[in-house]
Parts: sequence; C-alpha cells; structure tokens
Amino acid sequence: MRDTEQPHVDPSVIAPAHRELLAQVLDRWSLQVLDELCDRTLRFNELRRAVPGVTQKSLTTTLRRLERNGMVQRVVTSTRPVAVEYRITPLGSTLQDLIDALLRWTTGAMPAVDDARARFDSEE
Amino acid sequence: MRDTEQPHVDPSVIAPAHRELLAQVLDRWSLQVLDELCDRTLRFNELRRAVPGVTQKSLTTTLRRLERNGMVQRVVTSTRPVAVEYRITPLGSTLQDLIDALLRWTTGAMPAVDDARARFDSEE
DNA sequence: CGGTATCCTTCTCGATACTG
DNA sequence: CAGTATCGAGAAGGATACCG
Repeated sequence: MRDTEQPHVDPSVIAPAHRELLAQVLDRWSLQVLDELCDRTLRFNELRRAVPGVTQKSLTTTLRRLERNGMVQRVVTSTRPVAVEYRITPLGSTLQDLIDALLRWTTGAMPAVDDARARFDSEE
Repeated sequence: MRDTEQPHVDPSVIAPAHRELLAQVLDRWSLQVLDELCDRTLRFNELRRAVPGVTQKSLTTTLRRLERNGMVQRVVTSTRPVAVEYRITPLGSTLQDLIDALLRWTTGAMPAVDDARARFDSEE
C-alpha cells in the first residue's frame, strides 16, 4: 500500500504479482499435474490415479487454479453421467517448458547440492 | 533414500528430492535474496534493508537454507565487532539464471494470465 | 551487528462425509 | 464420476525479547 502507482518499478524488488503467479503455478501438485497433462488429456479420476498421494480436495484446488490462470482447460462433455477432461493450453505449454528446465537444473545441480549439504551438516 | 540408484526413474513422478530442492530454493524470500546477491556481496542487515518486508527470523532461515544447499556462501570476518557477508556461489549463479528465466516468463505470460483470470472470474 | 528463543496467529492440507 | 463442505492437526511465519 506504500508503493501503489509508482511511475517506475524498483528493479530490486520482484513484483508481488509475479511471485504470486509463480507460487500458484509451481507448487507441489501443479508440477505433477502439468507433467501428466503435457502430452495427453486426462479425466479427473485418471489424473488422480496418475498423481500418487494427491487428495481429491488438493487436486480440485490445483486444477481450478491452473484453469483460472489459463494453464489448463476444463472440458465438460454432456454424456452419461458426465465426463470432465483436462488438457494443457498453449500458455500452459510455455510453462511446461520452464518446468522441464527446472527439473533439468535439479538433476544437474543435485550432486553439488548433496555435497554442499554434507559439508554443512558435518561442520558444527 | 528409497530411490537412490534406481536403474530407470518413473517419468510420471517427479522425484521428491527434486521437488524439495525447488521448494527450498524458489520460495518467496529466496527469490528476492538471490536477486539481491546476484551481482554484489551484502551483509546481513544490508540484505535485510534491501529486501522489504522480510523479518530477521525469515531472513536467517532463508540464508541458512541457501547456504546449506550451496547457493550462497557465508563469510565471517574477524573484525570489530564482527561482520558477516553473504555472496552467491557459482552453483547459486546457475540457479540465478533459472530465476531470471522464470521472471522473464512471468513478464511475458502475465497479460495472457490476466485475460484468463478475467474470463474465469466473469463466468460463474 | 548478527543473530536465538519464544510465543502466537495464520494458513495449508489431509481426512472424512455427503451430493448431483 | 466429479466434485463440495466441514473439521482439525501441523507447519509457516510474524512480533517480541534477549544475547555474544
């Protein structure tokens, strides 16, 4: 409330809206869900089975947020009873590329991270 | 510790250790701290002033975790009284590149995200 | 200056039960 | 099948006070 409407943004501060978006889109279940949806369309319970450990509530929350942010599309078919399909959007695909980069980074960095952790934990 | 040395990783499940690392290193304050340290060395209270809103406790926690993961180095000079400097490591720099990519993505995606949100919020 | 320790509030998230 | 509603435990995180 102290910096609303500033003419030029302080480059040293990451925009709260950007942080919020990253948080909404890179959280625990979103990563897994997007990973599942990257190359196929899945229904709610298929997705639930594909993502081990996710509860119905968390999956619903995650999908609603991803849908609201334009990362996935929710398609309801008026069959019997009803089928709900989730698919990734073009915007979601650009995010998927980034997630891939993140996971590649963790893979490459993990040995060095493990070393750093071992050193940190052994000292003091 | 249960999936070390597995011959083939299940591609549908993101390794918990990788998710944990991303969570530890991409959280709210870590993003800001790494952003501050990317091109200069700062002392604790300088860093505290540079990152608006962070408490002493949160900053300490964040720095310890980044240090443990090998992203920043803590340098204690035995002057009077004592000075503690934090600087980014080479490993931390590789992460910084990724964070830059994330922030560039948010900048590019934000208009589409705002549209998607407006559409989602107007319907039902 | 650069932290720890403690309290306390908030928020997340899982478990469970119920619905169109 | 695809959710919503409600509850409670636990973790995250701020405020405050104190220490070497």
